[in-house]
Amino acid sequence: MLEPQFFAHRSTLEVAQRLLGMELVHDSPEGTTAGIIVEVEAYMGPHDKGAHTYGGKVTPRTRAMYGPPGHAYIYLIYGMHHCLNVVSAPVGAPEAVLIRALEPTRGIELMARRRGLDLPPPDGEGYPVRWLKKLASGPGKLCQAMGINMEHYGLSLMEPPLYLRHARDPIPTSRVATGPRINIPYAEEFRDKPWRFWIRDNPHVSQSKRPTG
DNA sequence: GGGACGATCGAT
DNA sequence: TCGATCGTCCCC
Repeated sequence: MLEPQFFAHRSTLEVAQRLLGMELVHDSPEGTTAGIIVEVEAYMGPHDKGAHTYGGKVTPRTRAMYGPPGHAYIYLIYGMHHCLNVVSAPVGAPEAVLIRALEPTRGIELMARRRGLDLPPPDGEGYPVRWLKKLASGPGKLCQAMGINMEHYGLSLMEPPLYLRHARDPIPTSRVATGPRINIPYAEEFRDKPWRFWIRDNPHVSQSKRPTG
């Protein structure tokens, strides 16, 4: 299980890269689901024109971003989809890391059910990647698959029911790719900051990826 | 009270 | 390329 120390003396950009390869777990009444984080984006506080906290605005929605690191900042986008962020900086510094894609590891059937997808025909070696990548290869999709919603707003991600854990060795820098963040055309000079990170060649990274950086 | 808009997704 | 769908935020 992740500890508060993880965030100490570590910048948001470092936190973002370190989250790659970690497992996000949700113990819910319906069952447990989990996945390895394979894609993230960093949102860098009051100066970042792509961030909800640009200008240092404090609103009911963004309140959690000003809270302690390791807690969940969740918002509803387009009236339909939830997105999960890990607050990444000390109290008062509204920085966070958006979780953009997971590689499903546990509770595949439950994830499929939540996503409204039919299970593929039985296969000797588990489910084909072509099908698994439909489950959580995007920030809205992963929240739906994991059963994450506003009930989890502000909760610690360092203890059940929704938590992060070290499931593998850290992803070496050589396997981390970087590039501009997705869908922030209004962010002006921050639009092309290379603050999106993903595990190179991982098939579960969301679509619309741009060339490696 | 009103209106514009969005850190998305999936069908066309 | 475009529509869904509604909470948030800002302005009146």
